[in-house]
Amino acid sequence: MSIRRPDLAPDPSLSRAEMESLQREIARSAVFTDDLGFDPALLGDPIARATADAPSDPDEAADSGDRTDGTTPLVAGVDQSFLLDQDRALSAIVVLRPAGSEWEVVERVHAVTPLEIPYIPGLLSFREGGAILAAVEELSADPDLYLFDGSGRIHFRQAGIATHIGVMLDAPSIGVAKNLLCGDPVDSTEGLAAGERVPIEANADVEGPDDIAGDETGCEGHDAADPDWPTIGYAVQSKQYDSPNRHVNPLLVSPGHRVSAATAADVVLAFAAGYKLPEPTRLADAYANDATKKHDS
DNA sequence: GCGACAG
DNA sequence: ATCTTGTCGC
Repeated sequence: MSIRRPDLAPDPSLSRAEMESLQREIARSAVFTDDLGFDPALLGDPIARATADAPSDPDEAADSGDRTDGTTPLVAGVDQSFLLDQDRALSAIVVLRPAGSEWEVVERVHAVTPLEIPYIPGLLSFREGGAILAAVEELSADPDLYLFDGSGRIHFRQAGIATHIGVMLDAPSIGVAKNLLCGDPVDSTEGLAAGERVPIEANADVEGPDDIAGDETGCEGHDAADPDWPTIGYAVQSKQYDSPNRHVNPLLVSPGHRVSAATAADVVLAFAAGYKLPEPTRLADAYANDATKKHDS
């Protein structure tokens, strides 16, 4: 849980333009392909996990991406809540380890920090990032993967809160949002069955990580003449009702850092436990809420 | 000026 | 995100 890039800290005292250029730098440092350091299949498949838990050959285990200590990957869920006075944010982190067909809570930490700036769409990490980093400092575990409440690559500058913190920690990270910030679903996202997904592709609202420099033409980075919009995330149906009357909206999942969009969606589905939110984020949300109540009382 | 957007 | 009761539909 060491901070590898303190130079990229979400300083709330920066000007808006400085925040945005920092996000462009973060997007250039971000890796939107799989570089997890472990096999993500270990998260979803109890059988693959059981096999990996008792590797016949140590070298084989290393090749398959097993942790050096032979344990299964640690996955952290991160979520924020706000104190009653509205002046402070509370960030909660719950660390899970796959155990059998369920998960074991390895650690829970939280931190409270003052809120410096209001919520501005696109600049969420500058409002909540300080609290998250304070909570990360409290961790004694070293998670292999982080799930954040909010967007990652689905962001105007492809540097949402999951990307910002993931790059700072140089840890694999995923953004799990309940609403779409930008980008376009390639198909309707209504009436999806549990387990289904629809790609979200970039549009003109999303700057490309390449020519993010000085484009005054308004096409903001992508070649409007030859639109080759990349898939920046997925609408993921983590839960659905059977009857036609009641329905659940899909989650909007995107890579934070060192994860592809497809794997990010796979991971979220692997942590679906009958609730809309994946277990790490759901437990972090619950923990944040009752920690907030205790602080208020 | 209007649009328009995570938590 | 947060302030809030009941209420409709699983």
